This record gives sequence, C-alpha cells and structure tokens, in this order.
Amino acid sequence: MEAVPVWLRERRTGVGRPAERSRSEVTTAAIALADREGLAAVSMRRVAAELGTGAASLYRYVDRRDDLLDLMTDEVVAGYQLPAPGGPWLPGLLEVCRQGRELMRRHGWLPELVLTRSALGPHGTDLLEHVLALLAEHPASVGRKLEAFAVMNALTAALTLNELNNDSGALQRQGAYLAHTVAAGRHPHLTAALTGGSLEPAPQFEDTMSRVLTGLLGD
Amino acid sequence: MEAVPVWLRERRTGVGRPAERSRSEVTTAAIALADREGLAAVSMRRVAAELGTGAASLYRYVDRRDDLLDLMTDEVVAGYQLPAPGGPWLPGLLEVCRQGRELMRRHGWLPELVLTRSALGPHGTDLLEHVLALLAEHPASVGRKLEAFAVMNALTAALTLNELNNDSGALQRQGAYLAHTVAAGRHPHLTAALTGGSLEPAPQFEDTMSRVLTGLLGD
DNA sequence: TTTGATTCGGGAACAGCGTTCGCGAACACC
DNA sequence: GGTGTTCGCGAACGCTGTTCCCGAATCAAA
Repeated sequence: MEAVPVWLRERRTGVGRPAERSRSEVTTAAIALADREGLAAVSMRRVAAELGTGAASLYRYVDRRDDLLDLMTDEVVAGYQLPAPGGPWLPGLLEVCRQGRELMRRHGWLPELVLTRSALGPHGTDLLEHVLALLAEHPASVGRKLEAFAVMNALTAALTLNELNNDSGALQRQGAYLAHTVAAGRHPHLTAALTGGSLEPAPQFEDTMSRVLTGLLGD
Repeated sequence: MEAVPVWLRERRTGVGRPAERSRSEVTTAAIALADREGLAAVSMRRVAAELGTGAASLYRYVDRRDDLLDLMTDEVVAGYQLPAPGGPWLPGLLEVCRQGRELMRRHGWLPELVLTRSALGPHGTDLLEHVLALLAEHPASVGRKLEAFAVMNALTAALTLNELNNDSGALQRQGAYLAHTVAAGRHPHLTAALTGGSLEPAPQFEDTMSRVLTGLLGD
C-alpha cells in the first residue's frame, strides 16, 4: 500500500550499517541540480552522480522519485521568513505572496511542482498555520480561509510561471502564432488588444494578488 | 530552430504518398487514451498502438510529443460552447469558468496541461476573443483584461485539479500526515480549523470564481 | 572475539520512454 | 516508365524509474 507520505517515513533505528548521506543532503543536491538545469534534469542517476554515488543508493533515502520532488518543494518552502502574525490580514497575506514569488523566481522549477503536486510537508503546514493565524480574527468560515490559502498558492505559482516563461523566448513562439491569428482578421477584440497603441504594462503581481484576495475575503 | 508552434506546421502539399491518418485522428486517439488511463499513459508507442501503427509513424503528424499534448488541449478547448457575447460581463465570464471546469472534469488530464503549458491554440484564441468581447465595454485596461483571462484559466484548472485529487484517495494520505501534525500540538490554528465542529462544506466553485473576478475587475 | 542481525552501497538488469535513421513502398505528375 | 516526394515503420540509441541481490559495514549479544 505505502499510502504514507514521505514525511512519515524517516528511518534511523540506530542498528546496522550507518548511512553515508542524509535525506536532506540528497534533497539539497537535487535542488542544486534543478536550479542549474531544470526539473527534467533531476533524474535518479543525475542526482546520484551529483553526490558521487549510484542511482540505486538513493532508494535508501526515498521510496520513489516523486518523494524526492516533494522533499525539494518542502525544503524551499522552509525558506519563507514568517514574521510574527499580527496587524491587518491583507498586508500579511501579501507578504506571504511576495516571498512565494521570490522563492519561485529563485527556483524556476518550483511553480510546476506547486501546481501539480499539492501535498503539504512540514514547512507547508507551517505556512498554512501562519496564514490561518493572520486570518484568526477574520469572520470568514474555515472553508473560505482554506480556499484563500489554495488560491494564493496556485495563483502565485501560475503567475510566476507565466513571468518566467515570457522572459525566455516563449513569447516569440506565441507571438508568431498570434500575429497569424490577427492577420486572419476574425478576432477583432484580440487584434484591438494587441495593436492598441500604448500596450500598457502588465499589472504588478502584488497588485493583482491584492485585488484577488480582497474579492475573496472582503475588505 | 523550429521555434514555430504546431498550429503553423500543417503540411499537405498534395504531392507524394498520401497519409493514412490525419493529425486530428492522432489527437483523438491520444485523448481517448488519456481519458482512459491518464496522461502518463500517453506515450508515442501507446498512442501508435491505439491506432494500430508504429511509434515512428506519429512523427509524420507531430514533431514532438509535446506538440501532441498541445493538440490534445486545443481539441478539448474546442468543446466550449460560446454563446454570442452580450449582457453583463460577470455572468458571461462565470459561464466560461463553469464550462471550463466541466471540460476538465470530463478530461482529468487537462488541468495539468493548462497549468504547465500555456500556449494558446486556435480554439484557445477563440476563447480569449470571446472573453475580450465580453469585456469590451469594461473600462479596465487591456493588461487587466488579459490578466483576468490568465487568472480564470489558471484558477479553474487549479481548483478542479484539487477537486479531482481529493476524490481519489489523495486526501487519506494528506489526512494521515495532517493528523500527525495536529497531534504534535504546535499548530493551534490548523488544529482548530480541522477539528472545528461543523467543518463547513468547501465553497462552491462558481461562487469562488465570482468573488475573484469581482475583486479583479470591480463590480 | 566471534556470531548474528540489520542496514547500506551500488552494479546489473528490466521494461519502458522520446527520438532519429534509413529503407521500401505508395502515390502524383511528366 | 521515370522521377520526385511523401509515408510507414522496424531497428537502434541513449535515457529513464525501479527492483534484485550480494558484499560490506556496523551494532548488540554471546
């Protein structure tokens, strides 16, 4: 069955040959590799090579590759610097979003993991606790607060992912096709939007999150 | 280089041996496979087998597997039934969200693709055109309208993905660990939230989207 | 100090993957 | 009947996650 998440599977019985590495060493190596060459480069063999060991050895620290991905996520999530909760909730939540975006920009592979695997590790639950603390006096129901947490995470990841993609040539590809679409002439509003003189700058991230959270939780 | 998206690469010169299949036949087979066994089952070999052909043949229709994924997405996006735009913008946008969720529930692999590959195909641009038409008289800037489109898509996908995951045992795994966290006693707000008597039902999807869009675009 | 018990390291192997190569077959046109 | 061009696709390459299994290392008990 093995329905247990990674976090509950630390071994360490004290008997037998001691491990030469630790789970967090493996995680750190995987993160370094992902930072350097992207998520796709994080294969068991490559991570093992990073550590100067064999691929099969990693299975002493982790049951599957996916577990390693969860560990990577939680390790980065540990990087949130959460101030003591207090004061009005909106600035508190926005600070969480701001730091999330920062972490994701530093680790370009993180948005994808946040969006596709939602499991919360120890530091993820710390983050949730912090958000709930910020909202402690807010009259919304528990369901809405959890919803706000989910929306914050998903939206921060999705918007940051767009940002990162647009920085790296994906816009050219997209642009080539959009030009073709505009030329076909059957998308008047799209055409107007894209050729509209000023082409105003995209809204700022924090501003966007602020409006979303206000809509979600009231003001 | 091949920086050109799939949509601009239709061949059909009329000369030489005619193809035995079409791009859309391949796409349909891939979708059927994904519906039945999930995205991971969509390998070139499996899709080819579905069509009774060899894996290498697919490369006559598609340059890489990722192109096939983009085709799958756009094919499903073709399923939106967009009414003539008109009337107030919010109900119009909510109807788009509602249909998006419906499509994603019918094709459980779609949220992941929408979240991780943002390229808009022909039907994706049709959808964008429709959204811009709905917002034609809205005073917001073009940037904000495009932002609203991005947020709608990302949030619909993310929330639907959560829904689908929670239906299938992922909650047990998560629950096991959350229980452990609660037991540790250092997350008072989380504990309160999870044990809080009623444990109100999660907010309804359309209600959530409504509040988000209102926050984003005003009311 | 020897003997188990137990854990770790990791080479080898397996099944599967995306993709490329190259060749024979099938067609359109001259 | 060529000839040019495209299609189908078996075979191969290099990669992947994962499992098996055995030797080595360590601790506890004898």
